[in-house]
Amino acid sequence: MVPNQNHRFKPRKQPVQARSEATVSALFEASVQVLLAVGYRKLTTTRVAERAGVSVGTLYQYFPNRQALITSVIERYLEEISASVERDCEVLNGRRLDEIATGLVDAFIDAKWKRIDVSRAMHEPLVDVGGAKLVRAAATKGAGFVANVLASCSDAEFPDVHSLALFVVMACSSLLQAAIADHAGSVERNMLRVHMRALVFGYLREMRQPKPGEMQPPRLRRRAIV
Amino acid sequence: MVPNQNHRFKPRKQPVQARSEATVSALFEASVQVLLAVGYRKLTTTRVAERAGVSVGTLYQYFPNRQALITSVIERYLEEISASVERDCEVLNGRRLDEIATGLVDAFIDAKWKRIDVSRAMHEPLVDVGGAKLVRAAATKGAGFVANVLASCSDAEFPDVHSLALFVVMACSSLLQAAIADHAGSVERNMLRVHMRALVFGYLREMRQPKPGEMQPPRLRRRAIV
DNA sequence: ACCTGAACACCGTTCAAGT
DNA sequence: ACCTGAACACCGTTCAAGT
Repeated sequence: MVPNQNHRFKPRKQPVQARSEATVSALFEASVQVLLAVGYRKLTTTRVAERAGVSVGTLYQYFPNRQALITSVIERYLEEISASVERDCEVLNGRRLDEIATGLVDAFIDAKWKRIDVSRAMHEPLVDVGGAKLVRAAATKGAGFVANVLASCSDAEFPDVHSLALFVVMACSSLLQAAIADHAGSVERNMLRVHMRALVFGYLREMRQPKPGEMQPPRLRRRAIV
Repeated sequence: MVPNQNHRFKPRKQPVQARSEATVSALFEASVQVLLAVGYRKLTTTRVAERAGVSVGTLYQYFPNRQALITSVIERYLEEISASVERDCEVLNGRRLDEIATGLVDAFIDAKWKRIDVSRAMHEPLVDVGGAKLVRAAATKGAGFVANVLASCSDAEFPDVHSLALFVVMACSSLLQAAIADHAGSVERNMLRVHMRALVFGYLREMRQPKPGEMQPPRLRRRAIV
């Protein structure tokens, strides 16, 4: 009666996976659509399943709970952002500090604004799901990339590029998140660009290793830390 | 039968208000306690009412829904933070830029860290409730204060102090929010302090109005904005 | 292997009834 | 004027039954 003993060890997954992968993809897309359509608060598992053309039970076959579904959706989104930023950063290798600071900020802003509606809609679920860890993970990965760019800077040297990079990435992403969550229309986007460029450039200039013999502009005194 | 026509216009609110104010206070405190004890996800209206020693129905007599309750709690929290920052900033009037930048950052960090558990616990509800508006409101108010400090700076002048102040406040609060939501123990607090001081100082230096005849260090070129 | 959908527990919110 | 708590609607999650 058992057709093939083997099926327990090497089940014919090909068609099986194809079906289930299609289902999972549908669930992802449905999640984003529902999120955009009715907002996070009204995003119910039933609604997502419905939109994906399956029943709730099926959803729970692939995700242990609502949070896990949302977490996956967010991970995808963060990967898109990271990839976009990294792509834009490649041209910055070996450039001057001002070019790097400007390019970095622009890369972030462009990445977030490419799908501004999604970026905005993603904020709530991101936090609800404990996204700090996910963001930190994505930021750490992205920071590796940024660190290389910093190390390649033609007119400045930095101690501990990795810490600086991580801080820059965290600052950019948290600031953008806040600005986008607010309501920042495209009116404010260019303001944000100008200010963030100065922020990152000013920070990196402040943190750079002074070249021997260089005329020193006033630097920030390291005051006692309580 | 009607004891006093007047009561419709001037009801004896004194004892009445005293009772209800006590109830409202109890609900606020209970909310924070429940939040700290079981987290936002498990903060149910029944649980809050229970902890406050009243029934759910009573809670709904004072707050139209769960969100309104949480919003009020958050408003209180934001006011505390603002007040703390403002208090710490008063001594910065007329100081040098480096002192102002350092003092500002320290004021923020200290305010958030005073009740770090509350700050951390407050992040989720803040976002869930659409706190961007509340934060923006608090930030705008705080920015007025910071703008005055900037205007009083003894060794630098700024164009449009108000914009700069708002940006600094937003940057500080969003960065701290992200760092705290993450898990930043006290280990990371001093790192954060150092980096944030450089961030704010570097930004403000970059944005200041150059004094006539001053030796200009390289400034950020204003590049074309896409 | 994958899907279905009725059923259950739980939570926000209401409202008729109390003091 | 203020409080109570059972009742209702809705949502996340499960699971026995299908193909």
